[in-house]
Amino acid sequence: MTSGKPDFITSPVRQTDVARKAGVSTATVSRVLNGSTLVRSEVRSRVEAAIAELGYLPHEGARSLATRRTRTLGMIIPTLNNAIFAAGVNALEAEARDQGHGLVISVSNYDPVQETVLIRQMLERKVDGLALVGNDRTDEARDLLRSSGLRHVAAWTFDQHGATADIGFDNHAAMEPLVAHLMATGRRRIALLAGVTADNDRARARVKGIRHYLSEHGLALVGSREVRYSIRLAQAAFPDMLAHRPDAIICGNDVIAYGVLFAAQQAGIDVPDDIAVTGFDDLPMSEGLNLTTIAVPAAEMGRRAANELIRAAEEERAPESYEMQTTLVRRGTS
Amino acid sequence: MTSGKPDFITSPVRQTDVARKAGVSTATVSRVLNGSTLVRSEVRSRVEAAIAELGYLPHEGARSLATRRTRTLGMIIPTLNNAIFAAGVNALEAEARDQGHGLVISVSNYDPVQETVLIRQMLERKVDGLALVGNDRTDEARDLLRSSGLRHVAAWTFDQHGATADIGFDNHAAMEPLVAHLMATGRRRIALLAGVTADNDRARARVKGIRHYLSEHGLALVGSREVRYSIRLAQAAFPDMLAHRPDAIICGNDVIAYGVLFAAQQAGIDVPDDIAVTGFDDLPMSEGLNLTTIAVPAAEMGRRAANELIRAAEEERAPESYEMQTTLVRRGTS
DNA sequence: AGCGCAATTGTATGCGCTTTCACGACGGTG
DNA sequence: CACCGTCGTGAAAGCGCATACAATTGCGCT
Repeated sequence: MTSGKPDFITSPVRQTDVARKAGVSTATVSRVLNGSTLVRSEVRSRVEAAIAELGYLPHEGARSLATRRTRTLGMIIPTLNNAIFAAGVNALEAEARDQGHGLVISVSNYDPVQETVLIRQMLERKVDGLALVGNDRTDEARDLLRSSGLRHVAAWTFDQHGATADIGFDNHAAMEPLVAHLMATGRRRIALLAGVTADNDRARARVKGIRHYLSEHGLALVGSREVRYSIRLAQAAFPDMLAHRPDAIICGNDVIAYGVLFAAQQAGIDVPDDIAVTGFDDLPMSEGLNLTTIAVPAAEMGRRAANELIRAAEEERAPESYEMQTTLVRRGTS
Repeated sequence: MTSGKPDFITSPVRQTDVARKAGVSTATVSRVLNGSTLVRSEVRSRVEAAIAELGYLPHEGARSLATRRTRTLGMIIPTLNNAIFAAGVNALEAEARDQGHGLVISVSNYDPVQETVLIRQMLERKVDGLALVGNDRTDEARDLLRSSGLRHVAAWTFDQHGATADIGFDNHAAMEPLVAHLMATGRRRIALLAGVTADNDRARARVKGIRHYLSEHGLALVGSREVRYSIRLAQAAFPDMLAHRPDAIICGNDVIAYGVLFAAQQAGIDVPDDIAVTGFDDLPMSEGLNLTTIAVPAAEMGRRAANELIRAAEEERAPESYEMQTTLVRRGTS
């Protein structure tokens, strides 16, 4: 490092250099690189030695131009600032990596128009498969996906009759055990503090599910509101909820529930004696806060999405749907 | 969709097709695509019409093979299951996207050997810049980075005299205000529940900082232990901490502090009357839990890392260091 | 000795794009 | 009116790799 020159030579060592050094053709180098069996082991080791000596690194871009496969998966998620999505991405990345694939990720901020732009970029990057969240999409996005033939799956959702390959769970049905549980514990004045439902089919399905199962018990929500995903905003919405005099507040997800919990504590309202509170996601914190919630198989979704996408690409078929289950986790807040 | 055939035709429309349709050469199409000014506006719109009609999407891989730029940044982080890293990635992705760059991300699970493998993959993918966390690395990784000349920055750390471009904060110095605060509030029996320090220069620097500033007050830790990043494990470690009869427990990060808080609550120990508890990161939850902690500029780090990397690539120079500040956030647990 | 075949290796082409260079048209100038 | 510079465009050469196909070799057999 005492040399004055910055050694910014972008690895000028190509397959040709390796070939020359090993006294073979580039075809043979390529064969060694790709584990072809038709290379004499003596030649193979000669090539491997040359590779090591030169510190040769194959150029993935050139490789994928030639093979028409990028060994890369794409994922577009609403946000990473939600632990449940982060967990999904974490698992998807791990699985993709295990299978020798990279992951390019983009965040849509819950905006379908933005998502459409990102889908286009994924198309240009020629990812081998794309994982999306939910099924609320612009027509343009749908067209893009259909006409390009890009293999893709929709996570966090499951629709028996949907057109896409869904890898997730039924958000509507997931609410049934929760409602049943609240009924069984004598709650009758149920209020809902939902997540934003615009452009969010999962949130909408949950709301619909809650109303549906409640009506089966001859009940309706005593109050309902939406808030953006944020502890603070949920906290601020608490007085509104209280105005309906509920004996239970169902929250669209755990983070919203945390906000409600903190607000209730500050307001001197006892949970669960005065009001029951429930969440959705079962984040790690929820155990500590003793929050009744619904556990979501985020890691499993991520793993399976990656796996299915890679498998489908290898077998040159369309990815298939896979349904997962959520489970009610009863804790102290209900 | 009534057609029996799956229309898996991977966009067979190339620049050549657009060129033919518009009655120009591929060179001109390329110029239009890249916003060259030397194209007559009449021709330009003809080309644009052809692009739209054919639904042409440029092949990013081929483009980067020709330009030797991938318009892609890489990031290798220890985990995504830590909200503070997720926030950093989120911001980095947003900034990269704003600048027209993609992001390929990999998770090392705090393993330097794994990280080395990932660095090699990033090298093969020829990312324009790479964001890493911290500076604990294998010699091989260091060699790889040096000899390849890949532009990279180390986030979450800052060392005046370090060899890498650091974009972060001084983990050692960050502890000074915290220790001072505990001193000012009369705490003398300080215990430490640190994160794992192996392969983690940030965690080590924090521990060292705590010991250093404590010794300036003529004190030493009454007890010290490490735990992996997990609420539950931190909870389980609480009795060990208690055995030292501390009047304050400094935790390596907020998540560990949450575990301590929950454990204290279960043990009937009052915070802060019996014991003060502090964290590190200032996650969104910490406000609700009223946790005294140290705020880390995760989003700013992400943004600046992306920005610096892209800027450096454009200007063909080495990325530069940038120091950020942490701030003590005094709340109810101390 | 001559033939056929399998095992290896090399040659050459192309993946889809950018970019250098050459070329033609055109307007202004001396 | 010849000349020159500028602008707009096309032809063609790669970027670094994989791979179809050709070529070579060695071997067993007849």
